[in-house]
Amino acid sequence: MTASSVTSSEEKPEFDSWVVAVWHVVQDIPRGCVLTYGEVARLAGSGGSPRRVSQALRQAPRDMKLPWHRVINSQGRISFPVGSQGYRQQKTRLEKEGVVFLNGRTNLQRYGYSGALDKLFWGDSV
DNA sequence: GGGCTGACCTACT
DNA sequence: CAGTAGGCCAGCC
Repeated sequence: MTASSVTSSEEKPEFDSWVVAVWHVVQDIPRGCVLTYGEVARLAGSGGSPRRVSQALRQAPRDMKLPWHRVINSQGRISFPVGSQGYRQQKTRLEKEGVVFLNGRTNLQRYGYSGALDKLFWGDSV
């Protein structure tokens, strides 16, 4: 092991814990809902950036079956190149969960967390 | 040490 | 709505 990993054995609890927090947040996303990278980064805690969320999702093992497809960018669009494997899979999985795509775009106001709350208050008419 | 890249974000033009 | 600019953090050369 390197000296840097022991420099402060009990000072900073933030090693990869932030990445783990990201996984937890993503795992807690209800079915049929989506979350943006920025929101995930915020829910995971400070010290993280949306950019790290993407890397965390990429490094996440498949054993945990992380619902990475419920994470999209702030534009409500899939962050994969259109037509790519990831794009198709994410779109298919989301549609399977009830998320509707309009012109390759989702309604964050509806499928986001706040949107979910609105759904509980207003029903499907929104 | 510097420089570039990446499943990004916000704000402004 | 599209394009640009600045910021963000980790990994690789």
